Amino acid sequence: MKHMKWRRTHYSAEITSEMDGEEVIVMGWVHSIRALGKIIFVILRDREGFVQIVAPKQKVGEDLFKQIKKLGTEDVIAVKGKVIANEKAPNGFEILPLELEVLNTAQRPLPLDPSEKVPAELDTRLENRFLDLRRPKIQAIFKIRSEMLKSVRKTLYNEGFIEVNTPKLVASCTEGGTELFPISYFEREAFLGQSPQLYKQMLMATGLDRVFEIAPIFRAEEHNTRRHLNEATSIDIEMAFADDNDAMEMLEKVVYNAFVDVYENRSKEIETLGIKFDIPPKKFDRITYDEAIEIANSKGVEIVWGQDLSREAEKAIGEEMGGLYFITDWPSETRPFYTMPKEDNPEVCKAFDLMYKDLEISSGAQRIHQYDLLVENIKKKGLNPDGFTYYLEAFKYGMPPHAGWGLGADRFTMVLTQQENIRECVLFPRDRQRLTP
RNA sequence: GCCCUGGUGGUGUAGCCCGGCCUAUCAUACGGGACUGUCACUCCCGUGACUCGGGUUCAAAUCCCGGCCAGGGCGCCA
Repeated sequence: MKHMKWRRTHYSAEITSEMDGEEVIVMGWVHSIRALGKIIFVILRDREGFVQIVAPKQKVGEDLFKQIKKLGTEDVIAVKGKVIANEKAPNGFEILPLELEVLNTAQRPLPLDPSEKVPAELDTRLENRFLDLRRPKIQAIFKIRSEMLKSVRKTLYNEGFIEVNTPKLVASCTEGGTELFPISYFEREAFLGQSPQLYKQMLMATGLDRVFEIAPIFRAEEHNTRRHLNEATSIDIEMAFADDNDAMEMLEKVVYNAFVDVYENRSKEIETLGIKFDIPPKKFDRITYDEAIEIANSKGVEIVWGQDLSREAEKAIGEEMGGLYFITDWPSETRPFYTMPKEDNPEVCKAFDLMYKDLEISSGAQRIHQYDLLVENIKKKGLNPDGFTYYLEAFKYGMPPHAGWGLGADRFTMVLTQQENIRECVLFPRDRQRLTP
């Protein structure tokens, strides 16, 4: 409507009944209005919670009373008022308004109900995501996601990692594997990056030693599941002078610390979500691919050695293992060309997946650092080394042994917030059909 | 991409199997009114919908075919 006269002095959650008599300015949305004749109760919602504004006609005066009576749900308001301790009010206090400023009004009816009296379907919610995100339960997911990202950064900085940014506009399309999104790059064709893999490996040849990147990855697969998106956020690390075991230990630290930080700093959001939140052990169980197959077989799920695990197999194994666990020692043929084979048996490689029940949340490996072996492996996968020239050059002039992993930020958020659909954990998800909002 | 299920006011639903008393249920939201302690306030009045295209039939929200979209499952997924 007009420019703001005031600035917020307190979020709703910062006010207590001990502040009785104090003057405060709160700002937020009209969550609900209960008008009963000569007294009106307005629940104001802001990022941190709710606060009740009470307006008895006698005390607030004719004009202010009229102004409050005209308010509608989801109007944006600023209220200057006095904190009143009152046992009848929610949380033991309420605000008696002295002055009200309507900062903006909301059209009605709303496309969905932020007060959650009537549920809305996921599709409706995503179509109106800004309104959906006004709901405390939905905000809780993203506050936890933020806490997780903060924690991951903290752990990695503490462990001597350097945060980097690699290109998302890439030229290569010769790698095989996942489909890429083609884009036009002036007179040439280019692609959106599907992984920072090759770049973070090249950085191992620079002496930066430990790098990480938290960035989007793009995959043009027409998948249609609860755990895939076409744009995802990947937490990627690469560490030099390290092997697969070092990488797994780093992953344990990162994941464990994130659980602890979310538990300690976001207890309110955990409660809002109504989930049971358990901190995992510091060390996660480890089983080999062969052992995983045995578990699947014992539950009647057949897998041929050398194949990736089917959903059915993942579910069977997840049911047996529960929680977080590694699957190690994968057949080399199931893994990308840069994965280091085992010295004693090159049919098996130094790769690992980190699973949460039946959901893969991270995969990593020790990488090949020898030029000749790498070229040989590229050929073995049916790829052309000429397409990797820029990458292979980095292996010619002193590449240290190295290892790393990629952890899906969206999937990790699913685990932390116990969501069943990855779309719940992304603000504006991009899937096969959704390109807006 | 395949399979299953579904699409009814702003939102969420009942009705569909077994076509016709559907002038389509209920809740909530929304508009108007009454009410001084609500907290899913209560009460009264009102507005508002059958996914699209084709077919069967005297008659279609309801049966059939196709499209689009959604949810779930699978596949795909360095």
